[in-house]
Amino acid sequence: MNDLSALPPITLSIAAVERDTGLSKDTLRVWERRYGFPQPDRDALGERAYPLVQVERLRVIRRLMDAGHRPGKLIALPADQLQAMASGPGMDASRGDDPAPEQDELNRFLDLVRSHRADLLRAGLSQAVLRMGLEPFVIGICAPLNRLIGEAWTQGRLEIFEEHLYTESVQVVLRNAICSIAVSGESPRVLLTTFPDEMHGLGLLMAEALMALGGCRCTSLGVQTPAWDIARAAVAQSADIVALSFSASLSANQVLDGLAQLRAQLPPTTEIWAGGQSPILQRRPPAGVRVLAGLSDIGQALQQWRASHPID
Amino acid sequence: MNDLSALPPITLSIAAVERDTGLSKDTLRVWERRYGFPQPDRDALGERAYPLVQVERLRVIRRLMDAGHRPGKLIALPADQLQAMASGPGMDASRGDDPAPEQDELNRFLDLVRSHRADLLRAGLSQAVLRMGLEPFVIGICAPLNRLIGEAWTQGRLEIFEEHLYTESVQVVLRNAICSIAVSGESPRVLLTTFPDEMHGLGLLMAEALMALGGCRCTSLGVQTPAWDIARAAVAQSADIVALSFSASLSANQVLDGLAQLRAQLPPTTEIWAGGQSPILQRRPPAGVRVLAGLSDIGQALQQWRASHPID
DNA sequence: TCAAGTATTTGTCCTGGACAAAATCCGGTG
DNA sequence: CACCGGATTTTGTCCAGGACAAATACTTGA
Repeated sequence: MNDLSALPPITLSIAAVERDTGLSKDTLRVWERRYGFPQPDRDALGERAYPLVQVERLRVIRRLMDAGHRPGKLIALPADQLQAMASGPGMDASRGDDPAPEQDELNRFLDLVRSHRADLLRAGLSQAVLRMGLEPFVIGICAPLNRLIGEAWTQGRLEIFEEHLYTESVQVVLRNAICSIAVSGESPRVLLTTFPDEMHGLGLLMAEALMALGGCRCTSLGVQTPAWDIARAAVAQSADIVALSFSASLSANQVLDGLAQLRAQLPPTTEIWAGGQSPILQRRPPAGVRVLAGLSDIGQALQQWRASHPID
Repeated sequence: MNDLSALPPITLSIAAVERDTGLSKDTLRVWERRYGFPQPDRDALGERAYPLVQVERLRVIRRLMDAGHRPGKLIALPADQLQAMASGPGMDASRGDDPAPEQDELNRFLDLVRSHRADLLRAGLSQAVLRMGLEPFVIGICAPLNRLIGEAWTQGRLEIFEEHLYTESVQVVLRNAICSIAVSGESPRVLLTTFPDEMHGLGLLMAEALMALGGCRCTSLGVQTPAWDIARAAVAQSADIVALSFSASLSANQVLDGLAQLRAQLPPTTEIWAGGQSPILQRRPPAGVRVLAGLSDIGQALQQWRASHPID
């Protein structure tokens, strides 16, 4: 293949670029054919050899695509303008939800992430949980912080590993908190998970925390469960509610098809609750699914469920 | 779209098969051309549609290949003989680790998974940790149980959601245990993570548990960190050791290229430790990387590291 | 028994064509 | 003006079948 080990590689193979950028080999080749970029050198064997500078640019393009831009436009742009966009403001449509009196605190946490103080971050978060209580923490700190981190990442102000560090820390804190909730309630039984290709599990964890607090009997399957298997699991556990979390990364069809399939396979008495950042949920809410606009709706939804399901 | 959307799909697309078997699209196509298997149907569009039976068989073949067999031979074999090999002895290179006096206990846990008693499973695991201590638990229960579950899954004796249920439960127990280890040690600093496309995080968590026990200062990035970002993180944290976990799902090239790239980007004083089920690690250990054959090697490796790095 | 050379097996890459799903644009209607 | 259905562009994935080097198995001679 190529001896990357001997020298710092000046070029990468197409497989390596696929790995590094997340763009498939097919996509890389078709971009080259259509747009003339990237335009890799060829090694002695005639295989593509991507210079680092092109890979770097591909990474930037990929980032902007994740934020909603289209590749055709981006590739036509000159390098400096790309950079400007990548670090520019207002990339996502996050509306000013709360005037955030905790803005200071959020920024403190963000700074901890940026300076890689995972230990301090974790300690700070745990402390916040104890100080405010879990529910206000999840709604007032965790969720806004997620958004802040996401924004910083799409703007290139945060490295991937810093985002990983953050995710890991929050996860530990939340899991810990969930564990320490006494298993009081017995109903409703809630099954939590996400669809395949969904990479983000924090939303799920936040939902689990709130539902556990609300006295639910929660079972989480973690991320990436195929719809068919979710249905099997729900039946096996005789779940009252199947709760699904969606980030913006899933395509509209994946969301809608999956929900339709799930709805068809579940007994009608089992409710489906869907929440998360995916815009399609608001725009075209699927039939037979309860869409929760935000984490703060969970409490109310639970109340309603309980009202219509008197304890047998 | 299609009227079948309500039913579990009886066939899978080539991309789905790639995901499920770990065999690349190219490989699947070239096998079909050369050996006549798999021989997928074609959908209305002329695209390959793999029946579940064939995918199942591909999984078995993949598994036997990981154990050292060659695809050409395996594909020629009749179905029953394949099955016999797969469940036959000597499949996994189970070194004489333990003659398994805990076999009973393992089977009890497996039964809990099969009967979906997540609560009992979790309780049982926690109890085992307390009874045996974390290290014996990880090495004697957790790792063998993982293998058992994996085997059951590849042989179709376990549903996907049951595997998810198991993973989630173990994760909770391990994370909990890790949290409660007092942060005593300061060196070495260890950065833990996995390469992209690596779905399995349990190996990582087990390693983290043992290293934390061994007095390391652990930082985990979770799963799926690109090599380039691992290097950045290691430098930022001034890590002494980068520990990577590999399941069998990654292709040989992903493993080797990634490790080579990482090695090239890390300062020479930073060690790379690689462990996990990926067979390529044993067969062709990459230069500049310390390969750990099993979890039980971690302790010894740490001792050696400490011996050659007297406290400054 | 082992070493070195030859043959076979196997995975990945290549080109260039095709097409549907998604996104965007556009004209008409309430 | 807002909104909706259809036409149009954009974009990713799939396909076929050829090529070749790296890995592995086999053969031969000492």
